Amino acid sequence: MSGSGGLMEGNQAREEEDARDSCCGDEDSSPVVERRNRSGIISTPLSKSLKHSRALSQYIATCSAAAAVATATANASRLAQSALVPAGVKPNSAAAQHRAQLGLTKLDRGALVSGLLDSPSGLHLAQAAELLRRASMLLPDSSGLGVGGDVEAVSASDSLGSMTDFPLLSSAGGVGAGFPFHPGLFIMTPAGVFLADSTLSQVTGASEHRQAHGEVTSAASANGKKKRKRCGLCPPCRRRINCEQCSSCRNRKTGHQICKFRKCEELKKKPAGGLEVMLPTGAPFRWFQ
DNA sequence: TGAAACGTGCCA
DNA sequence: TGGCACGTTTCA
Repeated sequence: MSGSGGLMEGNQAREEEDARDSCCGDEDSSPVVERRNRSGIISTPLSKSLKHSRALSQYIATCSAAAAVATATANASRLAQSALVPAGVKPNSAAAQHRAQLGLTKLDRGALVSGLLDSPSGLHLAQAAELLRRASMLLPDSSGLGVGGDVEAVSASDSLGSMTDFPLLSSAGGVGAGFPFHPGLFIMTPAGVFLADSTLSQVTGASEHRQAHGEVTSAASANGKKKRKRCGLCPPCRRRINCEQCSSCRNRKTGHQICKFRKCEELKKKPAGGLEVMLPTGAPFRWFQ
């Protein structure tokens, strides 16, 4: 017990160091420092979606209690910007400049798409709806973006508002009333809520689409037999450094296990039996039994 | 019940 | 094809 306690303390200290690295680092001047374990193995993000470093604001979110929500919201706003430029179409100069100013890169977009789609816990349906609604609000007039401000202004409570905050989910505000995507374009899987194929084509670029499609189909064909993916949002998933002390790290070659402190919270849970979606209230909603 | 070992799917 | 990591089984 005492040993494990020391281990925990050590890892907490490492965790804090990790958090400092993520939260308070200099975004512009200091690139992501690759750490290597004793074997020389770089402790890189494990899933493909995590191999691309994310925007600093997303890591800053780890410092707050609303980390996951804030990240999803930020991602959504970027998704909205991405939606302004259809895949395969060269953006006009104004839009390109604006995106350049925002530091939006293809890499970043890939990360955001992964962040949205690689989440077994899922982007809640209501959240997804709200995020897309925001995207649609930006579509008619790209000159008045102000997205950056929107990202900063959105609070956790805002993105997790009540159902009345999502007019598209109600009969009054539904499809066509500022929301360009039909509800049927959402794919409900045990791994979460995704955008359908055609929708992804609109919202994301081709490469991101292929990646997302692969993950979607992977999740959709899960049937409870396929391996689940890391959510990428929980603290363990956000952790980028192996502790090198737990049994999983020590027995990496034979144990075939990820570091215990990086084990996804969602994967620790038993997979749900049916298609389940989290409601804004936090209660699970099962589509099929 | 948790840890360890092993099988195996997924991806580069 | 090899490495990584999730799922299952076994064991203390």
